[in-house]
Amino acid sequence: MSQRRRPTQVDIAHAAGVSQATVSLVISGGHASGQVAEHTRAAVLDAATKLGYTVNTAARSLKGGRNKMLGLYAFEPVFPVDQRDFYFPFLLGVEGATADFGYDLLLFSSVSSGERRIYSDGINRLKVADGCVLLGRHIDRSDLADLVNEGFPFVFIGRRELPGVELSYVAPDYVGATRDMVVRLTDLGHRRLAYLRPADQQEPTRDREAGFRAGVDEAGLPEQAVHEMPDDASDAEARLAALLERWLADGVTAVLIDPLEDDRTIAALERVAAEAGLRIPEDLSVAVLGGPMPSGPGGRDWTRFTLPREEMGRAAVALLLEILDDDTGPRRLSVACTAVDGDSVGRPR
Amino acid sequence: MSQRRRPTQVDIAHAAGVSQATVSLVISGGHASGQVAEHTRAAVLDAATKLGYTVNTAARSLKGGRNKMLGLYAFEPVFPVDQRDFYFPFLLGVEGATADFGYDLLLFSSVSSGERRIYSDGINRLKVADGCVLLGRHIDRSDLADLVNEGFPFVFIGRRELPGVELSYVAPDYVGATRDMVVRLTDLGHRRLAYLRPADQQEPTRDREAGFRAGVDEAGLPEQAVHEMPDDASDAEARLAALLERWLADGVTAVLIDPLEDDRTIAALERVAAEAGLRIPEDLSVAVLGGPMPSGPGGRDWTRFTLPREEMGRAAVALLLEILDDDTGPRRLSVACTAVDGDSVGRPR
DNA sequence: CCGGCTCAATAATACGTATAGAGCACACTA
DNA sequence: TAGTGTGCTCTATACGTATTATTGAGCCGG
Repeated sequence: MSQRRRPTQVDIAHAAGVSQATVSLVISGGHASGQVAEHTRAAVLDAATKLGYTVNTAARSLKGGRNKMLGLYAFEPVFPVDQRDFYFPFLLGVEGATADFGYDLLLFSSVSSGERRIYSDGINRLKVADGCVLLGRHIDRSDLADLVNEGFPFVFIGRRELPGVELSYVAPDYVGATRDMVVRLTDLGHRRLAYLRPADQQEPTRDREAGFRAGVDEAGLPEQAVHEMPDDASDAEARLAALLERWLADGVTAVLIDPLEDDRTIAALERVAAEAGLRIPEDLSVAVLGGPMPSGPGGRDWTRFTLPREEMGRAAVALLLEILDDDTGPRRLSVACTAVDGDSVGRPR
Repeated sequence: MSQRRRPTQVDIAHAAGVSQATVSLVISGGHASGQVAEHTRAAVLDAATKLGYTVNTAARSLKGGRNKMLGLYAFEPVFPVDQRDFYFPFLLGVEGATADFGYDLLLFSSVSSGERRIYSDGINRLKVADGCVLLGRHIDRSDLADLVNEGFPFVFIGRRELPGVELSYVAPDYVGATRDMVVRLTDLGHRRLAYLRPADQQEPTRDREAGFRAGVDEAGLPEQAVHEMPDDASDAEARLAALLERWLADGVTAVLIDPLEDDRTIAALERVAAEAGLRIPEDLSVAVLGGPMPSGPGGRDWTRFTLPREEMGRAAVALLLEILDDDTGPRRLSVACTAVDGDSVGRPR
């Protein structure tokens, strides 16, 4: 088929009997195109459609212009099944808002091979987009720092801090939500709590723990037990079984769990508790601090809080577009989590 | 924030005391870099790492033509909830394969406002990608024809025909799958069947109907009833109730349904049948010809066939990349559907 | 008749990279 | 010594767009 090269602005200029500069003004000169006479403008557009012109994004972004494209980059794979339930609503929100604003969405997955790093092969693919929404718990700080240094506009979904840098994000109020959960448990009469967190040091993990400590403090309780669960979950069940035994010995009546992005830890806990003959919530109250928790029919309805994930995705896009228009300092947005009653929390025995 | 621009090859050249061309040879001259002396090469690489050089992809692809981007365009919105279950696996497959091949995926959603047309603003946005996967039942034929005329590489998911044009697609074998379903019903003893199809004239609709007629023919039955259900489903239930009554009067014992991309028609039929006191499959066998049919716990497990949707997405990408490498004639792929037993089909009363 | 003004369109240039071809130094051959 | 390679680096240019400065035309008032 006609494999002739794509028509360029020069071709259009030639066809319409004007200069390339004029074509550029008509095609992409948002408000500057008011300088172009109406009949010229029409002639250019006519030639453009006739030749099937499309802007060359590479050239445009080389020059520094806008592509009407936003990017979405995830440090964790968004699509694999086990985490899909968690990340999908973000994608949904980002996609929806992007479309609403007349942009297209570029999913950066080419980098997904091996470790996910923006600069992994030395190049920064992200820049083909006008700006980018970032996502994921296990981020690479140096990549992020480089991104900031380049002045590339991006918004993180989730609170992220970098020493000496202010970056933009839309983040759930994990501190408040976790504190509220603690208060709820203590209101029910629980006095000995346990807290189970992943081993990482990311902000979401730290924020929840901070909320836990704040809640404990507020309730006037002494310091409570905090345990770490390594990311490598090969022996998760054995560890949980050991923890469970210890909790029972220590008189723990309620446990709060930071579930990461999937529900493996929760599922493992449920199995281990069942094996130990423990009923939830009669013998042990369990509160889940976020997570996907689809709570399909048949599954347990965990007492938890949820993130307004789709809205967060939309908000991130809105923030990003604000930054594109006016890059003065970072934009930040904190969103409240929603408490879900569930049936895994009760009064202590 | 240090708004300094990124180092370029010129900067490195300056630092290493060589020319920009030499830097380019070292950095990206795959086999041509053998021409560069070892000590020069080392000096360049040293300067590159020292300055934190990263390739500017925009410039590179401006020079080379390819963007390493594939597009995904859907004539129906992919993300809205009611059809999400149907389209999502395609997206999954397309995204996965795209990533595997080292490409990024551009979701064309900016056009989603109003009617979905590729050329809505006169210019063809799709071309920003190297090629495009198309999706959706209600396509715009003229847009498609224009796309072909431009020589733009694309692959349709689903069989599409254009008069005088050969286009590439990966399509499910609706004819065969539907015929098999008819055979199965007649093998069970059904002699009077009804067929319910959408009102459109798209290939998937026609193919299934063709399969139905083929199966009926093969079973040696006379012509069977075929009914249309308008897309506007405002009075769907009333229509279905009327149809149901008629089927009973005519002695119909089994009905085959082309469900479009959502399960509204099926859900409506189930309600109407229940209201009429009809049990499925005891009083009426129902076979579903495709559709999302998540069959979650609690829902009925419909007798149906399913499309290998994720694989189809992957295959479409593979075909597209073949075309990009070697654009000689259209590529076509037919994939078999998988029969799902389910419990909505039984022997006739 | 000229200076000052506005409106339209253009010429020129820069963005960062890849590559073809030129140039140069040196060694080897006839 | 002239001729022919060979090995390495450089010069020059093209890719397609956005933008700045400039030109030119037309008009008005003095």
